[in-house]
Amino acid sequence: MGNTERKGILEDLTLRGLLQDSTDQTALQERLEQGPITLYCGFDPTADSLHLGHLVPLLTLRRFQDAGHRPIALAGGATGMVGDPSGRSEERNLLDQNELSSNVAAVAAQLESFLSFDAESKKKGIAALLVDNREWTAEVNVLDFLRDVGKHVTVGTMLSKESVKTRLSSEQGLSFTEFSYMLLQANDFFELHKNYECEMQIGGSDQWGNITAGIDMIRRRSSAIAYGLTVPLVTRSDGAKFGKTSEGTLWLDSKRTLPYELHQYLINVDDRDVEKLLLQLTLIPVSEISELMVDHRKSPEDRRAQQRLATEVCRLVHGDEEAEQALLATQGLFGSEPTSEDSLEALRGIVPETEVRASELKQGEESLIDVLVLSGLCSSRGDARRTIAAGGISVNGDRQAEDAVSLPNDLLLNGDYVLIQKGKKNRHLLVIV
RNA sequence: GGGUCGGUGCCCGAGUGGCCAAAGGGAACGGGCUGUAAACCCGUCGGCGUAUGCCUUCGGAGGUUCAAAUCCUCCCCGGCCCA
Repeated sequence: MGNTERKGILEDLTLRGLLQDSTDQTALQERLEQGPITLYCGFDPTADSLHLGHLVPLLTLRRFQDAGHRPIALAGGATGMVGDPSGRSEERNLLDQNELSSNVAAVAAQLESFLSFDAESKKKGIAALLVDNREWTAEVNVLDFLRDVGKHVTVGTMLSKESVKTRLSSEQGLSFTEFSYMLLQANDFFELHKNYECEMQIGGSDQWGNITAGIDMIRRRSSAIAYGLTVPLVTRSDGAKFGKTSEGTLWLDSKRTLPYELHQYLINVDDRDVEKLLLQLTLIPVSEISELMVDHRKSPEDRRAQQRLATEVCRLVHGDEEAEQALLATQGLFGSEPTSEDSLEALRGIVPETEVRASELKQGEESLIDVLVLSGLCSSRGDARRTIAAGGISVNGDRQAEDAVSLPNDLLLNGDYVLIQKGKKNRHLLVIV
């Protein structure tokens, strides 16, 4: 990692469309040229896994490290207790201590997998650091907090933040708890600056207000200059929320979202979005992406860009092996339908599955409907009937008649696995036990 | 604390005694076309199910009525204004 990379990071981020807001860019550029900078990004453990949307800031942290800077990933055990109002239209539900602690552990493990802590980076002084803001927040008492932290911030400043303004003018309002969130985050930055020489904070664009609050606090309390930078929120051209499917959020945890599902989601990305996503969600060099896009536009139907995006993101999140598996699954499922026992068995662990006891499948009765509901493919028996009637259900590749209610008898006699398909893209494996 | 407006299905939002499982839009889901696209077209979209049927739902609890999301009482939550 030479000086060149350190300098070029801002330019790279700009080319990738990852620079939403930042403090004085010239000053920041100069600072980056001087030598490695320590920067941090916080992730609140609102669930036991990060999701696809978190990937952008997290990878940005990684990009900085790759460019020769030192990243700190912060798991917000303390801030998670309070709830960040930024980018939210409603008050959050508070999490209890136990839940929070297990979430912190899970999130921390994920953060860890994206950054490098090894000896080599240690030698360069840019080994990543993982912290939990409970370390310095848990013990602080209210009076000290109000005096040491609250004293340095005026309510006017707090009120002028976009996140607060939005919520104040909404019907929902804003509790004092969430209003105070900004102070906690500002204090985090201050503490990291004091103890780890952290000079910069990055985050999603909704974090801008919180970040500048921290910068102000550092200036007031330490008379030091700190920097801030935000990355854009990922959006989709069709207006849908990025990273959400009908089944819910796309998680980074393979237990919550199978690599295959993640892969599928990315394969299906709109042409209009694919270049942006390649730039923002992968570490592929910008020039290579340009070439890939030229290639892609020659024959968009081949989805070369989407293919690359899917494997690349899967690789980052789950590793080479899982990415390979997801790819194979995709090819297998969307080539010819697998119906042999072996090929069905190969789908285990790739496609969502449900165990069903053979005795539970009332042969000749409504076993198909039962199974559709059981697998979660349909939300109710009525929904199942409607979907079948609309021609939306296939069993082992055979579309079912519109009045079908039970699984074909012969399938139950010989197989251990049954592949149920809803629509073109939803597959579920029944494991008969 | 006072006044006032509001809380409707996943979201927005109409409805202000029966014709309301509740308009309209969005999202979502299935089908068609296609590139496992987009756009577009068709269908569905509380549950049971197929019955001019029953059950559950319009912030919560009671009440009036043959009949309530709609009226009354109390309570909870939020906005705005006043104190």
